[in-house]
Amino acid sequence: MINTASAQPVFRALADPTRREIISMLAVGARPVGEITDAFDITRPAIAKHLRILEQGGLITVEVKGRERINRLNPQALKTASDWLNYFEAFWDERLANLKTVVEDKK
Amino acid sequence: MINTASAQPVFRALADPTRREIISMLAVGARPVGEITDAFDITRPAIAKHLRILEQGGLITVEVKGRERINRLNPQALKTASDWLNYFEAFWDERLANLKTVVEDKK
DNA sequence: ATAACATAAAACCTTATGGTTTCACTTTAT
DNA sequence: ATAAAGTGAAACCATAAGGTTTTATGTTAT
Repeated sequence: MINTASAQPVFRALADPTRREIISMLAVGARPVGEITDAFDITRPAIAKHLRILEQGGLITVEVKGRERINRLNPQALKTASDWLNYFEAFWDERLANLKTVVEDKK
Repeated sequence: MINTASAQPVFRALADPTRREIISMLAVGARPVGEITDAFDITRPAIAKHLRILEQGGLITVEVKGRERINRLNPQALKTASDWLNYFEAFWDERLANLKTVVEDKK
């Protein structure tokens, strides 16, 4: 299975609702800090902090373009979290299958 | 897409490494609080708090059995998080496909 | 050259989080 | 009946997290 420790920066980044909304926004297209800030009711420094955490989790990449910082979603990083989760979904399916087998056997 | 707000208790529960380890442990089989505690270096009340948060996120269900509380994984709840993530994986695949198309067109 | 822009960085504040210790309460075993 | 086991709950503590305001810095436009 996926290592719990290595998944930490990703799950940490995903834990905050504002950060998840930023991810949604960046899915539509890359954006500079100010433009992202406009969509929220919090200050730019607060957004900048969220972006840093997203970057640490590998969820976004930043391209410095003159005085702007273009933030771009890196959806591949979401796979780390997805893989971790999917392991258990598989597990669940297996259990369902086993349960079904037991039920079938009782017939 | 999956609502960001409704996903909050799940993502919050997943954010802590101890809680993710508890999930891994419960995937093997349901366990009472004390047995879970034995596997960690923290106190029982700390584990109990983690279990409460997992319960709030719908990730476990608790069956009170005499003086014991049996904690059982509810892997279906992981689907909430998984669905949220998969939306973006699909998005990424689409972009990859588009990019590929552009590249193909240039030939 | 200078003003406006986009942003980072630092200092600070409040609340949430993860942990502990202590105490109380049921349930089971003797 | 009494002791032990399994747990919850409360009080408390230190640190992390999310936010703000203020100050500084490099970049673009006039």
